[in-house]
Amino acid sequence: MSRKIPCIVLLGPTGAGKTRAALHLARNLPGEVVNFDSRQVYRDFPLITAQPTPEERAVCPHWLYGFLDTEEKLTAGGHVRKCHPVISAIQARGKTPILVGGTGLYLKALLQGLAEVPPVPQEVTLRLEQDLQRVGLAAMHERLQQADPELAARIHPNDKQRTLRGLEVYEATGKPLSWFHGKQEIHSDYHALLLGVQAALPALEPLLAKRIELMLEAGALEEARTAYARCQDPDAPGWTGIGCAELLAFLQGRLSLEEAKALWFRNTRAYAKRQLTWFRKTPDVSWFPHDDPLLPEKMFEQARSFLDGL
RNA sequence: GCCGAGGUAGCUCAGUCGGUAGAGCAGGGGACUGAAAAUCCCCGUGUCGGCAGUUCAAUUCUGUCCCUCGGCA
Repeated sequence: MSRKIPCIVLLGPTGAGKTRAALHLARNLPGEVVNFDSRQVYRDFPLITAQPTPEERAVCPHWLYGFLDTEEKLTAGGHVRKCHPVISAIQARGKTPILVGGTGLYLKALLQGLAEVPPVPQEVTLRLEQDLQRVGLAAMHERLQQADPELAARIHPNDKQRTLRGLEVYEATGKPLSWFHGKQEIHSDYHALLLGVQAALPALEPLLAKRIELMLEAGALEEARTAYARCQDPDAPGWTGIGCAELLAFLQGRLSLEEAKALWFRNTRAYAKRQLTWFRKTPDVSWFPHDDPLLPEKMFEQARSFLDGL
């Protein structure tokens, strides 16, 4: 019907069991797994970010896991650019790409594309950060109102991140970010079947708490120590992940282990909640209850008929 | 036992020169186009420790009791 690449997407909140289902699909379709999680890309935190284990990775090729240094930053656009060749290559090998992850923006960017905004030079970003320190966020938002009224109307004056993003695009290109958004054509290189692992927050809680204990037993603290030996900057992108930040605070004596664990749990839980909010409005997802023991088989069945029907 | 400081939202605390109270965090809901495990928005009735007294009116002043934390014994 089209030249779009067929692929299976596995989405859902953290800790709901996406990996298990992904491996079943990979074995039987057969397929290869591609990550769309913004944190599982960090090399120094395989355990804390819950990347697939070496045993799990042995089942089939896994892509875009654990390749980034702690100091490095990945962006939605950067991730999409890395994904395209990986997915094409999987198709060329006659396998089915299985996209697995929890970062809603990355998935959206992958499936719908992003506006084609030229890269912003770092000095522009740095200068705006300095301006912010000098004049305050309210003044920066007013500046955005001049530069890009349409965008400013959509961005809350307290939203530092989006206000600065709007300004940096304007400063770097001379055009409003909303202009780039407006001229973007929504198109997709992929024909995707979206399979969601569904889990309500109360059901997820005990699983998330348990997972933290398991991570610590498996050596999460040692992982953090080793990472700390390589990178001491607590503001480095890799350290800002949930679990990483709390363990770092413990290693630096800012929190007791009990406090760190409690905070780690709360942050994980809040994150899962945000994921649920995001994925809830994602269209065309087939949802499967996370506690169904036959979840992998049922997902496989649906994936099979999706692929056969093309 | 004595002296001091406290007992206010699930937690940490602010406040009311007497007119029944509000922040942060937690929690709930939501947004989301290159930092997204990020960033941000909306949602606050709680015997203001108990009892008594003064007062038109007490969470606020007074007395007393209970509890917590320091210090001295």
